[in-house]
Amino acid sequence: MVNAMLRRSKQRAAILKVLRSTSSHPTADWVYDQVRKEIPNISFGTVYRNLKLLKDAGEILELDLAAGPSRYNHNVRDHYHFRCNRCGRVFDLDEPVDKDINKRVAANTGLDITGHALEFRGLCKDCKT
Amino acid sequence: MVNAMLRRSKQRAAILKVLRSTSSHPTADWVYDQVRKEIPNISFGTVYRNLKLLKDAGEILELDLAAGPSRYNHNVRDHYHFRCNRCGRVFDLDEPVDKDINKRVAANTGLDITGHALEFRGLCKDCKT
DNA sequence: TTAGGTGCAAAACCTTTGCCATCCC
DNA sequence: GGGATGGCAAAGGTTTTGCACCTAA
Repeated sequence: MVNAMLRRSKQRAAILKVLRSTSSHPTADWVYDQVRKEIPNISFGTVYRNLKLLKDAGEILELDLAAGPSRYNHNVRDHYHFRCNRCGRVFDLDEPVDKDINKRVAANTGLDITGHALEFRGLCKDCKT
Repeated sequence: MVNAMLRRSKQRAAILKVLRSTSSHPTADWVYDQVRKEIPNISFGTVYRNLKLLKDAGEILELDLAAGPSRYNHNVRDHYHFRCNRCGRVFDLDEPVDKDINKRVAANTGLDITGHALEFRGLCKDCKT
Protein backbone atom coordinates (compact mmCIF):
# COMPACT_ATOMS: atom_id res chain seq x y z
CA MET A 1 0.00 0.00 0.00
CA VAL A 2 2.59 2.51 1.15
CA ASN A 3 5.43 3.24 -1.23
CA ALA A 4 7.84 0.38 -0.94
CA MET A 5 11.40 1.57 -0.81
CA LEU A 6 13.06 1.13 -4.18
CA ARG A 7 16.57 -0.17 -3.89
CA ARG A 8 19.08 0.16 -6.72
CA SER A 9 19.68 -2.85 -8.92
CA LYS A 10 21.63 -3.16 -12.11
CA GLN A 11 18.71 -5.02 -13.70
CA ARG A 12 16.29 -2.18 -13.09
CA ALA A 13 18.85 0.38 -14.21
CA ALA A 14 19.43 -1.54 -17.43
CA ILE A 15 15.71 -1.79 -18.14
CA LEU A 16 15.25 1.91 -17.61
CA LYS A 17 18.22 2.66 -19.83
CA VAL A 18 16.79 0.55 -22.63
CA LEU A 19 13.45 2.28 -22.37
CA ARG A 20 15.09 5.67 -22.45
CA SER A 21 17.13 4.72 -25.49
CA THR A 22 14.16 4.45 -27.83
CA SER A 23 11.44 6.75 -29.01
CA SER A 24 9.06 3.93 -29.75
CA HIS A 25 7.00 2.09 -27.18
CA PRO A 26 8.53 -1.35 -26.89
CA THR A 27 6.88 -4.47 -25.58
CA ALA A 28 8.24 -6.34 -22.57
CA ASP A 29 9.56 -8.93 -24.96
CA TRP A 30 11.65 -6.38 -26.85
CA VAL A 31 12.96 -4.88 -23.63
CA TYR A 32 13.96 -8.35 -22.50
CA ASP A 33 15.91 -8.97 -25.69
CA GLN A 34 17.74 -5.66 -25.42
CA VAL A 35 18.58 -5.99 -21.75
CA ARG A 36 19.91 -9.47 -22.32
CA LYS A 37 22.70 -8.02 -24.41
CA GLU A 38 23.99 -6.48 -21.21
CA ILE A 39 22.75 -8.99 -18.62
CA PRO A 40 22.51 -12.28 -20.50
CA ASN A 41 20.90 -14.26 -17.70
CA ILE A 42 18.21 -11.78 -16.71
CA SER A 43 14.82 -13.43 -16.51
CA PHE A 44 11.45 -12.49 -17.92
CA GLY A 45 10.02 -12.33 -14.45
CA THR A 46 12.51 -9.66 -13.53
CA VAL A 47 11.66 -7.61 -16.59
CA TYR A 48 7.96 -7.73 -15.85
CA ARG A 49 8.44 -7.09 -12.15
CA ASN A 50 10.56 -4.04 -12.83
CA LEU A 51 8.31 -2.65 -15.51
CA LYS A 52 5.51 -2.84 -12.97
CA LEU A 53 7.62 -1.24 -10.24
CA LEU A 54 8.76 1.57 -12.51
CA LYS A 55 5.22 2.14 -13.63
CA ASP A 56 3.94 2.28 -10.05
CA ALA A 57 6.76 4.67 -9.19
CA GLY A 58 5.67 6.91 -12.05
CA GLU A 59 8.96 6.62 -13.90
CA ILE A 60 7.49 5.03 -16.98
CA LEU A 61 4.09 4.73 -18.56
CA GLU A 62 2.30 1.62 -19.64
CA LEU A 63 0.39 2.24 -22.81
CA ASP A 64 -3.06 1.79 -21.38
CA LEU A 65 -4.64 1.71 -24.81
CA ALA A 66 -3.62 -1.90 -24.83
CA ALA A 67 -5.05 -3.00 -21.51
CA GLY A 68 -6.93 -6.16 -20.72
CA PRO A 69 -8.65 -8.68 -22.96
CA SER A 70 -10.28 -7.83 -26.29
CA ARG A 71 -13.71 -6.29 -26.32
CA TYR A 72 -16.39 -6.55 -28.97
CA ASN A 73 -19.16 -4.29 -30.09
CA HIS A 74 -22.00 -4.43 -32.57
CA ASN A 75 -21.80 -0.70 -33.27
CA VAL A 76 -19.75 -0.38 -36.43
CA ARG A 77 -20.14 3.36 -36.92
CA ASP A 78 -17.08 5.47 -36.21
CA HIS A 79 -17.39 6.55 -32.60
CA TYR A 80 -15.55 7.25 -29.36
CA HIS A 81 -15.46 5.29 -26.13
CA PHE A 82 -15.64 5.76 -22.42
CA ARG A 83 -13.99 3.34 -19.99
CA CYS A 84 -14.85 3.35 -16.31
CA ASN A 85 -11.79 3.38 -14.10
CA ARG A 86 -13.57 1.47 -11.39
CA CYS A 87 -15.70 -1.26 -12.99
CA GLY A 88 -13.75 -1.41 -16.23
CA ARG A 89 -16.79 -1.39 -18.49
CA VAL A 90 -16.58 0.32 -21.86
CA PHE A 91 -19.42 2.28 -23.45
CA ASP A 92 -20.00 4.08 -26.71
CA LEU A 93 -20.21 7.84 -26.68
CA ASP A 94 -22.56 9.77 -28.87
CA GLU A 95 -20.10 12.59 -29.37
CA PRO A 96 -19.29 13.96 -32.83
CA VAL A 97 -16.20 12.45 -34.42
CA ASP A 98 -13.58 15.00 -35.39
CA LYS A 99 -12.87 14.20 -39.01
CA ASP A 100 -10.38 17.00 -39.56
CA ILE A 101 -7.96 16.09 -36.86
CA ASN A 102 -6.34 13.37 -38.96
CA LYS A 103 -5.45 15.90 -41.63
CA ARG A 104 -4.24 18.47 -39.13
CA VAL A 105 -1.91 16.03 -37.42
CA ALA A 106 -0.78 14.60 -40.74
CA ALA A 107 0.15 18.10 -41.87
CA ASN A 108 2.06 18.77 -38.67
CA THR A 109 3.91 15.49 -38.53
CA GLY A 110 4.32 14.39 -42.13
CA LEU A 111 2.82 11.02 -41.21
CA ASP A 112 0.30 9.20 -43.33
CA ILE A 113 -2.72 9.20 -41.01
CA THR A 114 -5.86 7.26 -41.81
CA GLY A 115 -7.75 7.33 -38.54
CA HIS A 116 -7.72 7.76 -34.81
CA ALA A 117 -9.15 6.17 -31.70
CA LEU A 118 -10.25 8.25 -28.73
CA GLU A 119 -11.14 6.85 -25.35
CA PHE A 120 -12.26 8.85 -22.33
CA ARG A 121 -11.66 7.71 -18.76
CA GLY A 122 -13.45 8.41 -15.55
CA LEU A 123 -16.30 7.05 -13.46
CA CYS A 124 -19.50 5.77 -14.99
CA LYS A 125 -22.88 6.63 -13.53
CA ASP A 126 -23.10 3.40 -11.56
CA CYS A 127 -19.69 3.85 -9.97
CA LYS A 128 -20.03 7.51 -9.15
CA THR A 129 -21.52 6.47 -5.78
CA MET B 1 -8.70 -14.14 -48.49
CA VAL B 2 -11.95 -13.98 -50.41
CA ASN B 3 -15.12 -13.76 -48.35
CA ALA B 4 -15.88 -17.19 -47.07
CA MET B 5 -19.53 -17.99 -47.32
CA LEU B 6 -21.22 -17.47 -43.99
CA ARG B 7 -23.75 -20.14 -43.24
CA ARG B 8 -26.41 -19.81 -40.56
CA SER B 9 -25.79 -21.36 -37.16
CA LYS B 10 -27.66 -20.98 -33.92
CA GLN B 11 -24.39 -20.41 -32.07
CA ARG B 12 -23.43 -17.47 -34.22
CA ALA B 13 -26.95 -16.07 -34.03
CA ALA B 14 -26.90 -16.31 -30.25
CA ILE B 15 -23.54 -14.56 -30.01
CA LEU B 16 -24.73 -11.74 -32.20
CA LYS B 17 -27.93 -11.43 -30.19
CA VAL B 18 -25.96 -11.14 -26.96
CA LEU B 19 -23.73 -8.47 -28.41
CA ARG B 20 -26.72 -6.53 -29.64
CA SER B 21 -28.39 -6.74 -26.25
CA THR B 22 -25.85 -4.58 -24.47
CA SER B 23 -24.55 -1.07 -24.82
CA SER B 24 -21.26 -1.90 -23.22
CA HIS B 25 -18.36 -3.60 -24.94
CA PRO B 26 -18.15 -7.04 -23.44
CA THR B 27 -15.18 -9.36 -23.41
CA ALA B 28 -15.28 -12.78 -25.05
CA ASP B 29 -15.52 -14.23 -21.58
CA TRP B 30 -18.69 -12.31 -20.79
CA VAL B 31 -20.23 -13.21 -24.14
CA TYR B 32 -19.48 -16.85 -23.43
CA ASP B 33 -21.24 -16.70 -20.07
CA GLN B 34 -24.31 -15.07 -21.57
CA VAL B 35 -24.58 -17.39 -24.53
CA ARG B 36 -24.24 -20.38 -22.26
CA LYS B 37 -27.57 -19.51 -20.70
CA GLU B 38 -29.10 -20.36 -24.03
CA ILE B 39 -26.65 -22.95 -25.36
CA PRO B 40 -25.12 -24.52 -22.25
CA ASN B 41 -22.55 -26.63 -24.02
CA ILE B 42 -21.16 -24.01 -26.38
CA SER B 43 -17.39 -23.88 -26.27
CA PHE B 44 -14.94 -21.05 -25.92
CA GLY B 45 -13.40 -21.89 -29.25
CA THR B 46 -16.74 -21.37 -30.95
CA VAL B 47 -17.20 -18.01 -29.30
CA TYR B 48 -13.78 -16.82 -30.39
CA ARG B 49 -14.15 -18.24 -33.88
CA ASN B 50 -17.47 -16.51 -34.37
CA LEU B 51 -16.34 -13.22 -32.93
CA LYS B 52 -13.54 -13.33 -35.47
CA LEU B 53 -15.89 -14.29 -38.32
CA LEU B 54 -18.36 -11.56 -37.42
CA LYS B 55 -15.57 -9.04 -37.18
CA ASP B 56 -14.18 -10.04 -40.57
CA ALA B 57 -17.67 -9.81 -42.02
CA GLY B 58 -17.95 -6.29 -40.67
CA GLU B 59 -20.92 -7.08 -38.44
CA ILE B 60 -19.18 -6.24 -35.21
CA LEU B 61 -16.14 -4.27 -34.14
CA GLU B 62 -13.26 -5.40 -32.05
CA LEU B 63 -12.17 -2.61 -29.76
CA ASP B 64 -8.74 -2.09 -31.24
CA LEU B 65 -7.71 0.04 -28.31
CA ALA B 66 -7.01 -3.23 -26.58
CA ALA B 67 -4.72 -4.84 -29.13
CA GLY B 68 -1.59 -6.86 -28.58
CA PRO B 69 0.82 -7.04 -25.68
CA SER B 70 1.48 -4.15 -23.30
CA ARG B 71 3.86 -1.41 -24.32
CA TYR B 72 6.00 0.76 -22.11
CA ASN B 73 7.36 4.25 -22.43
CA HIS B 74 9.63 6.50 -20.44
CA ASN B 75 7.75 9.63 -21.48
CA VAL B 76 5.37 10.38 -18.62
CA ARG B 77 4.09 13.70 -19.90
CA ASP B 78 0.53 13.68 -21.16
CA HIS B 79 0.76 13.03 -24.88
CA TYR B 80 -0.81 11.32 -27.86
CA HIS B 81 0.35 8.30 -29.82
CA PHE B 82 0.72 7.10 -33.35
CA ARG B 83 0.60 3.42 -34.25
CA CYS B 84 1.78 2.16 -37.61
CA ASN B 85 -0.70 -0.16 -39.25
CA ARG B 86 2.03 -2.07 -41.01
CA CYS B 87 4.96 -2.51 -38.61
CA GLY B 88 2.94 -2.06 -35.43
CA ARG B 89 5.38 0.31 -33.79
CA VAL B 90 4.04 3.06 -31.53
CA PHE B 91 5.49 6.54 -31.31
CA ASP B 92 4.84 9.65 -29.28
CA LEU B 93 3.36 12.65 -31.01
CA ASP B 94 4.34 16.18 -30.20
CA GLU B 95 0.84 17.48 -30.75
CA PRO B 96 -0.87 19.72 -28.20
CA VAL B 97 -3.13 17.90 -25.77
CA ASP B 98 -6.70 19.16 -25.76
CA LYS B 99 -7.37 19.86 -22.11
CA ASP B 100 -10.88 21.15 -22.59
CA ILE B 101 -12.33 18.15 -24.32
CA ASN B 102 -12.80 16.26 -21.05
CA LYS B 103 -15.01 19.03 -19.72
CA ARG B 104 -16.95 19.36 -22.94
CA VAL B 105 -17.74 15.66 -23.12
CA ALA B 106 -18.48 15.54 -19.40
CA ALA B 107 -20.98 18.36 -19.85
CA ASN B 108 -22.62 16.58 -22.78
CA THR B 109 -22.80 13.16 -21.23
CA GLY B 110 -23.07 13.71 -17.50
CA LEU B 111 -20.13 11.37 -16.98
CA ASP B 112 -17.33 12.02 -14.56
CA ILE B 113 -14.38 12.33 -16.96
CA THR B 114 -10.82 12.59 -15.73
CA GLY B 115 -8.82 12.01 -18.87
CA HIS B 116 -8.62 10.69 -22.37
CA ALA B 117 -6.28 8.67 -24.59
CA LEU B 118 -5.89 9.46 -28.27
CA GLU B 119 -4.11 7.26 -30.75
CA PHE B 120 -3.66 7.95 -34.45
CA ARG B 121 -3.29 5.21 -37.04
CA GLY B 122 -1.64 5.11 -40.41
CA LEU B 123 1.72 4.41 -41.97
CA CYS B 124 4.96 5.53 -40.39
CA LYS B 125 7.74 7.05 -42.45
CA ASP B 126 9.60 3.77 -42.79
CA CYS B 127 6.55 1.88 -44.01
CA LYS B 128 5.28 4.50 -46.42
CA THR B 129 7.48 2.92 -49.13
C1' DT C 1 21.22 -7.93 9.45
C1' DT C 2 17.34 -7.74 6.61
C1' DA C 3 13.94 -6.28 3.52
C1' DG C 4 14.02 -5.89 -1.27
C1' DG C 5 15.60 -8.09 -5.62
C1' DT C 6 16.78 -12.02 -8.75
C1' DG C 7 16.48 -16.41 -11.42
C1' DC C 8 13.97 -20.16 -12.38
C1' DA C 9 10.01 -22.59 -13.22
C1' DA C 10 5.31 -23.37 -12.73
C1' DA C 11 0.93 -21.40 -13.13
C1' DA C 12 -2.55 -18.25 -14.72
C1' DC C 13 -4.87 -15.94 -18.42
C1' DC C 14 -6.45 -15.10 -22.84
C1' DT C 15 -6.74 -16.69 -27.51
C1' DT C 16 -5.90 -19.80 -31.33
C1' DT C 17 -5.84 -24.27 -33.54
C1' DG C 18 -6.13 -29.32 -34.85
C1' DC C 19 -9.13 -33.04 -35.04
C1' DC C 20 -13.18 -35.17 -36.04
C1' DA C 21 -18.13 -35.41 -35.75
C1' DT C 22 -22.15 -32.79 -37.28
C1' DC C 23 -25.00 -29.70 -39.79
C1' DC C 24 -26.59 -26.75 -43.58
C1' DC C 25 -26.92 -25.68 -48.47
C1' DG D 1 -21.94 -34.83 -50.83
C1' DG D 2 -19.04 -31.48 -49.29
C1' DG D 3 -17.68 -27.53 -47.31
C1' DA D 4 -18.84 -24.78 -43.18
C1' DT D 5 -19.39 -25.22 -38.23
C1' DG D 6 -19.09 -26.95 -33.52
C1' DG D 7 -17.19 -29.27 -29.31
C1' DC D 8 -13.27 -30.57 -27.09
C1' DA D 9 -8.79 -30.29 -25.73
C1' DA D 10 -4.19 -29.17 -26.51
C1' DA D 11 -1.10 -25.59 -27.63
C1' DG D 12 0.59 -20.72 -27.95
C1' DG D 13 1.67 -16.23 -26.35
C1' DT D 14 1.82 -13.00 -22.58
C1' DT D 15 2.04 -11.95 -17.77
C1' DT D 16 2.14 -13.23 -12.86
C1' DT D 17 3.77 -15.73 -8.87
C1' DG D 18 6.03 -18.94 -5.38
C1' DC D 19 10.33 -20.06 -3.67
C1' DA D 20 15.05 -20.33 -2.40
C1' DC D 21 19.08 -17.76 -2.98
C1' DC D 22 21.41 -13.14 -3.38
C1' DT D 23 22.52 -8.17 -2.43
C1' DA D 24 22.28 -3.36 -1.47
C1' DA D 25 21.77 -0.37 2.36
